[in-house]
Order: sequence, then structure tokens, then C-alpha cells
Amino acid sequence: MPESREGPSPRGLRGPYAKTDAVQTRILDACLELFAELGFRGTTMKQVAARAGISQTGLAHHFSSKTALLDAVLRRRYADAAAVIMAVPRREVLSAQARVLHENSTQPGIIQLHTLLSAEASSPSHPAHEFFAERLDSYREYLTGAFDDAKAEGRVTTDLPSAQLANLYMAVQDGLQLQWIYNPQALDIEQGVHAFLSAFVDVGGHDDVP
Amino acid sequence: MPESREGPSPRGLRGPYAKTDAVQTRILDACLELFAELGFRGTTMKQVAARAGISQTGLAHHFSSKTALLDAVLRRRYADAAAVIMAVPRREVLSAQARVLHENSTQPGIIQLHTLLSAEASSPSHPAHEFFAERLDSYREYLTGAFDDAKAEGRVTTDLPSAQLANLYMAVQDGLQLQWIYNPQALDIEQGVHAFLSAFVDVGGHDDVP
DNA sequence: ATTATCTATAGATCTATAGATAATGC
DNA sequence: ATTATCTATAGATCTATAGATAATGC
Repeated sequence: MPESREGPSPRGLRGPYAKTDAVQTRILDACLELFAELGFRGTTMKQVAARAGISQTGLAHHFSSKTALLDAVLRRRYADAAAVIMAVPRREVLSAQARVLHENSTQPGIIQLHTLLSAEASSPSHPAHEFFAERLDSYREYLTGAFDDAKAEGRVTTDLPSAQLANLYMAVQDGLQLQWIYNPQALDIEQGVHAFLSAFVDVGGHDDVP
Repeated sequence: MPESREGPSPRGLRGPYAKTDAVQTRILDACLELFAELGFRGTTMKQVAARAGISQTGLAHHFSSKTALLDAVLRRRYADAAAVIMAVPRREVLSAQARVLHENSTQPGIIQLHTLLSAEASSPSHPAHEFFAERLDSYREYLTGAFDDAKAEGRVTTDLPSAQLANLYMAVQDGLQLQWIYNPQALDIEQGVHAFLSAFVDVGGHDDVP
């Protein structure tokens, strides 16, 4: 199984060559672009191979199926995203979301990939369905905890339960991203998310005034 | 062009038979289900024909291409949706949205269709891109006007501009629908939309207390 | 010797069309 | 006579595999 390379040889095998990493990165970059534009179901292995500048069998050597590609793209993308979130101090997590989304909007395809795949994978027959279902659940749980923290500090200015605030906050993020794809000039994701949050939570002014 | 039948003969032609309407409805129902689950790009004419209980050439007789099917599905679906909205008194438009979404959630596939197609069509190469782009713009304009009205009546309890309120409101609607597809038990769309709106606008209690 | 990559090809699926048969309506 | 529908089929595309060649690393 070439697509799961965990360091070198388990039993005297040689392991991937030095170039392998670069080739697979090139493949996954191409794949991300295509998934972001055409979705998983709308993308073919032939297109991925062509955009990565490799033959179809060359592609199959590294990723034996389209599902293997999807797994790799999701793992790489959301591992990065989770690392960014975890690096933020707990108290600033809620307000940091807006900045993270803004950073995503500067990298081509990231927002499109998330928006299209999360919609496509809402069908239970989609290979990434479980991935996104679990991600939604854990994200809801995480945000609910963050709103609970803010309530404990007396920073929440509404009676809505934390779980509902979490759902609305996730909805605003996903919904604004969709609108932004259609018309990046019509709205500012970072500002919109911040405006929503400010209506319910006192987030302070720690990034404008020193 | 059989798929655009505007009444009878323009020049002595006979026009569609009595059964035609029922057959085309059956086809569009099957098509809606498939688009809702697999998206436009993930659906094939063969699948549509099979689910509608007709041969592929029988399908081609009524709808000459997949794009013609998409146009017909969108026209039928969103003509209904627009009619429902227009029937609501102007003052109650904002609060009526929640109820409309709830009604949609009782018809299988409607929410899935909207969520998946609007995400898929965010790519400019998608045949429904213009449709959804224009729908988003006109919906934003419409809601902005409704929020302006509410402001004029002194019912708005925030300083946010109406256009931003409109964007957030649309985002909440689309975002909650996505979450609802993944887990209908985890949230109540109607309640969530109402909770959001109540935080910014005094919508009164005209449907609970007589 | 192993990994990486290619060309060639087979089988399945999708799209599109030709041509024939059945049903409907004037 | 027109509309509706079918079977049959051709061409294109996608997936998957076999087998050969080239590059890399011990």
C-alpha cells in the first residue's frame, strides 16, 4: 500500500524514494483544485493525472483509488486546520475563528473545497460522509464548551443555550463562505463572523487597541 | 424542442399528449431525488431514466440533455418557493422564512437539493452558476429591504447595516440546513432561524399568542 | 533489487443517434 | 399524421490491469 507510507521498511523493504513526497504533494495539490471546482463525484482520475503531469497508471501507483485520494486530501487539509485552531489560547478561540477563515480565503481553493465537499458529503452514500459528520459533531461540542467558558466569565449577552449558539456560529461561518465564493466583493467573511459574534459575546478589543 | 411546451401548436402542430405532463413530472421527481443525493455532476442520464421507469431514449425525447433537466428542476422548484414567499404580507416576511424552511424540511430532498446544488454551482463552470448567483443577489436585495422596513418601524435592535444583516440571515439559513441534513435530531432549523432573528429584530408574538 | 513510471489494452459505462414500433388525437 | 417510446448500436470516456522500461538506493 504505497499511499500509507509510515517511515521506512517494516521488514527490510526499502520504502519511498526521495522524490516520492514531492510527487504526491503535486498530486494532492492538483486533486484539491479539482475537488474544489468539480467535487469528488465530478472529478475523474484522468483529470487528476493530467493536472499533476503524470500518467494515469503513475497516479494509480501512488493512490490506488479516488477514495484514497479523497482521504489523503481531507487528512492533509484538516490536520493543518486543526493545528491552527489548537495553537490559539482557549479564551480567544471564538474570536479567532474569523481570522482563520480570512486566512483560508487567501489560499486558492480552500474555502471552495470545504464548502463543496461538506455539501456533497451530506449524502450518507458519500465516502467522506462519516468524516464530515464527525467533524460537525466535534466542532459543535468544542464551540459549545467555548461558549460555556465565555458564559462563566460573564461575557455572554444572551440567554440562548451554548449548543444553539454553537450551531448558529457554525451556520454563519459556512453560510458566509458560500456567499463569498459566489461574490467575494459582496461581503467580508471576517467582518461578518465578527459582527455575529459581537451580538452575543463581549469579545473585547484585543487586536485593535493595545 | 419538446421540453419547452408552451400550450398547443404554434403552427398547426399537435402539441403534447395528455399523458406527457404526468411522465415529465415523474422524470423531474426522479431527477430531483438524484440531484439531491449525488449532485448534478454526479448524476447520469441513465440513473434518471431508470428511476423514472423509462428508457434512456424515452428520457431524451422529453429532455434532450442533462442541462435541460437541471433547468426544468430548478425552474419548477424555485418558482414554487418564490410563490410561497410572495404570498406573505411584507411585514411578516422576515419571520416567515423560518416557517418556510420548516415546510421544506417536511418534503424529502428539497433541503438536500438546495444545499448541494448551491454549493456545486458556486463553480463558474457549472451550468446553474448564473441561476444561483442571481438568486443570491436578488435575495440579498429583498432581505435588505425587509430589514430597512423593520428599521423604519423601530423594530431593529442593532446598529448593523441592513445589507450585513441580510447576509448573516442568509448564512444562518443555509448553514443550519447543512447541519440539519447531517443530523436532523441535533437542531431545529425553524427554532434556530427564529432565535437568530429575535436577537436583532423585534418580531412580535403573532403566531403563539392570539 | 526495489520503486517509479510508462504504453497498451480490456471491460464497463456514458452519451448520442438511427431506425422501428406503438399510442394518441384530429 | 404526430407524438411517444422502444431496441440496437456506435463512439467516447472511465476504470483497472498486465507487462515492460527507467530511475533510485543499498
